Order: sequence, then C-alpha cells, then structure tokens
Amino acid sequence: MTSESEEKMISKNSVDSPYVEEGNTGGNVGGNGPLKKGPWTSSEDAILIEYVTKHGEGNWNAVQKHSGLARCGKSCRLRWANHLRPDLKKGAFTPEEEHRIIELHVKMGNKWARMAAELPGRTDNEIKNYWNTRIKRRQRAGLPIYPPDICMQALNENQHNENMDNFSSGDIRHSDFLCMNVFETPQFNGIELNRQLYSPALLDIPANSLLDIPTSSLLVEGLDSSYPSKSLLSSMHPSKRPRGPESIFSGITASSCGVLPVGNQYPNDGSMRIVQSFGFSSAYDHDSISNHALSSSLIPGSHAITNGNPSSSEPTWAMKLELPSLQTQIGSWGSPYSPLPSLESVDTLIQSPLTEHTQSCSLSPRNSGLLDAVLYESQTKKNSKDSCQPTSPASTVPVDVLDTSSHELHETEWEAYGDPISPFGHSSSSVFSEYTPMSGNSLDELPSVETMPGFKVKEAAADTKTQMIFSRPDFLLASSCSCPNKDATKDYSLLKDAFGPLLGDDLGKDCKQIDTSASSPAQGCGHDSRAWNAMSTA
DNA sequence: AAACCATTCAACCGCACCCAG
DNA sequence: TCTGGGTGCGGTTGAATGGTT
Repeated sequence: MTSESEEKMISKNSVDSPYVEEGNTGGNVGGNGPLKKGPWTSSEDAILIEYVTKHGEGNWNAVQKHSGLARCGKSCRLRWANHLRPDLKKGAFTPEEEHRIIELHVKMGNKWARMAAELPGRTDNEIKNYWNTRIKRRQRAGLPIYPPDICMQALNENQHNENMDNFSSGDIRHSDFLCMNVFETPQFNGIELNRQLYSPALLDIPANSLLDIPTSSLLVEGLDSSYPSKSLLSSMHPSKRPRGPESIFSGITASSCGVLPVGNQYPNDGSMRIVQSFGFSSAYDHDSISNHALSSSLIPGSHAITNGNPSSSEPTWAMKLELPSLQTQIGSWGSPYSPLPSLESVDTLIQSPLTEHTQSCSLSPRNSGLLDAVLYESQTKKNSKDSCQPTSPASTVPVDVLDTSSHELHETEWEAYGDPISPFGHSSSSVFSEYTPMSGNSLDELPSVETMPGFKVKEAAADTKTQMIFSRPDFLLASSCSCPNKDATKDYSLLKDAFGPLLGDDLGKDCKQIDTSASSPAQGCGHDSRAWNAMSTA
C-alpha cells in the first residue's frame, strides 16, 4: 500500500475507527486497558514516533508502559519497522529492486528479512508481499518464477562461492559423508546436500538417479502434515529442522537448471528406478525424451499429473501451481507409462520446446524477470497459444531439439512447463506454500489413497509390469523403510545413514513408524505402501 | 448502481533464537 | 543448566480497494 493510501487509511481510522469502540480513548491510547489490534491510527503513530525518537528502538514492550500506547511491543516494533522508520523507502519497487528481489530469492528463498537487509529502505513484509503477489501473477500467467538468466547467474555465483569456500569450514553435519565438499555459502547449500545424495556410496541406488531429485523433495515434499506417516521434518524436533530454505531450495536450482550433469538417469539395473521428481532435466535426457510419457507425466504441478481431470475452465497456460502432489496424486509420481490423463495438459507440457513461439520468447524481454516482462511473456503466450497447438507427442520430439545450450534449454523448458512445474518455483520452504493448490486438492484435504484419481494410474502401471519409476524421493524413503525386501532394507539402512546426520534421529523414528505401518497400506506410508506393493507385484 | 470477484497489503500469530539472570 | 523476557522471522489473515459483470 502506498503511503498515500496508508495515510488515507490512517485518517479514516482516526475518524471512524471501529477500534475507538474498543475502549481506547481517541482510538489510540489505551493506557493499561486491553491492547488494541488492527490498523494503526495517525495518533498512535505519532506516539510511537515520539517514543522512539526519545528512547530509540528496542525495548518495545516498554512502549506501552511508558507511552500509554495500547499496543503490544511486537505491534509497535512492526509498525515502526514497516512504516514509521525514517529510512523507509515508500512506493512501488523499482525495476532494479524487482530484479534484485528475484536474485535474492533465488539465493535465499523465503528469507525476507535477509532480503530486506539487501534492499535498503525496504522491509521484509514489503518484499514478502511483493513476492507473493509476483508468485501469484506468474502462477496465473503460467510462467516460471525464476527467470533462467537469474537462475544461471545465481548458479554461477554459487559455483564461484563453491570454489572459494570449499573446505572452508567443517560443518559437523557433513562429517559422515564421504568425499563431500563442505560449503558454508549461505546459498545453494542444497547443492551440497544434493551432492551428498548423489554419492552412490551412500545410497544403494544409482547416483544419477537422485541427481535431479530436488532436495526440497527429499526434505520437504514428503513432509506435509497430511502425509500419512508424518513427514520427516514435521516430526522432527524444531531444533533439528533445517532452518531456512536455502539449504533445500538451492539444490533445486542447481540440478533443475540442468547445469549439473545429467547422466544416465534410468539405468537398467532392475532395481528401483528413480527419476527426477520435477521432471525438469528429464527433458534433457534423451532416454527420457524418447520415453514420451515420462517427460510429461513427471512434470509436477501440471494437470497432466494431477488428477487426470484437468479443469477445462482453466487456461492451458495458466497451469495451477498445484503441488507436485505427492499427497494428492499418486500416479503422478509413478510410472512414466501411466496413462496420460489429459491430452490437453500433456500438450501444455510438451508443446513449447518445439514451437516457434518458444524461440521467439527467448528473445523477449522476459529474461528480465520483471513484472512487465512477465506480462509480456504472458501476452506472448496467449498470442502464440493458438499457433502453438501441440501436434505431436513428446515421443516425437527430436532429441537434437533439446540438445542445445543449457540456457536455451532453460528457456524452452520454462516456457514449456510453465510456472507450476518450474523447480525454481519451489523454494524449499515454499514448495508447498507457494503452490498451495488453488483448487480443491488441498494438501490438507488429502483424500484417501483409494479415492485418489491418480491411484489407479499407478496401480495400472504396476499391473503392466512396466518399469516402475518412482520419482518420489519420499517414496524412496518410505518404501525403503517399509519394504520387507532385503535390498530395500539395505536401502533404508543406507538412507538412514545418509540422512541421519542431517535429520537427526527422527528419521529413524519415522522409518520405524513407517515400518510399523507398512503392513497397512492405507496407513503410515499410505499410498507409498501401495506403490510398494504394486512394485513388488510387478 | 449493485453485486461479485480478485488483488493488495497492513497487521497478527506462532515459533524460534538469543541472552541475561 | 534452566528459565523467562525480548526480539526477529515467516506464514497467514482479513480489511480495503479496484476491476468486472
């Protein structure tokens, strides 16, 4: 809200504030009465300003005592920090600031306060609101949250920092990992984690298999409170929770940018196959490309993988930023051979890399990532939508089309997948929050496994004895934990070893919990157990 | 003009951290 | 080492506002 509008509100409140009726004389000063809530009035502001001028910032709880302001200390601090501070910069964000915010978010995730520290005169609240607004706009536009150039830039910075900071510290958390670089860079710690995960020595699965599993998936996606077996993190002691999204988020950035080497993603080892959960770099993988369903069905957030019933009322491009829906769409994480729920949604996913508009888009100002560019991008998509009607399934995608520079790939991938599945849209902590389903499939309304539309998909896939590709990292964990199979037990052991230092004992607890519930597919690991059964059957 | 809907943003809430006692 | 107060942070809410039907 601008300062003008704020003034309006304040003046309005000072005139007919409903809070006057709350027993606050003048609507402002309540003395020892009940603390007032709601919008601040100008007189309250004046009191607070006067107080801070006299006594300086801090000791906010004393404000009420000494000034008689009927506001709690927190409220005073917030008001001062967000509105009354003299060094505040009012007004809309400049393009430079917007660009900076995007950059910072790439690096930091939802660390609004830290971002605010990088933007003089701006508050965390302001940035947070801006970002959320931006997310929504891009959601509606079906655009990636992070422009590829910024992504690349952040990655480059990270690589630089990586070089600079290698072995610079010895975070004990990593002591159990072999051959691991210890980065203490504030950003992209997720890369570090990913690297840990990549170690074949740690996980009895092909290292590449995990390469593209965003760390957020490993640590966050399965962690929704609605997740049957209680997620790892949600059950973790708060102090053990990875604090701050950067550690998880950035892994997404790196791997999903396709910058990290993507090798043979699907080795024919007959064991559990894991593909990148976000399906992002799978598009770079020729094998996966040839597997037409894979590249599309793995793309999270898309209707193609959500419930098989894409809303026809939704514009194709305005793909909802629904979660990769591990909770809500079992099938979406399952076999790439799953029946495609919707041509339309699949088309949405596959059309762009091949279409003319994509190329033209790469020349658009969208790279700025700024809102005007977003609008431009959106408009471009709308304009080109008709001319970009998908005519060929992904299987017909010539491999060489995708075999371009990574940056171009980003462009096309982003265009193709749009925001919902943009891994960059999943800043770790916001993987869920940012993708709060806009439609009915709320995570909190997780239907039973059996009632999930996607469930049949996976089951059917299992019945065909096709190659099960469990892209879900949490499936990996859950199935490893619950599987009575020897190998899986080994997996569990390895996983526990791998994650234990990171997640603490709760991992073990969780896995035990999963173990106990494994016999009851509908409980504990729930759908994952079902998936496991399906896999066993297969 | 009214109703409805979408968007924005200030403010609140709960949690976690820090630090002094 | 424990405890409680102060503070900071991130997520969420709800009122205000603007746009559309």
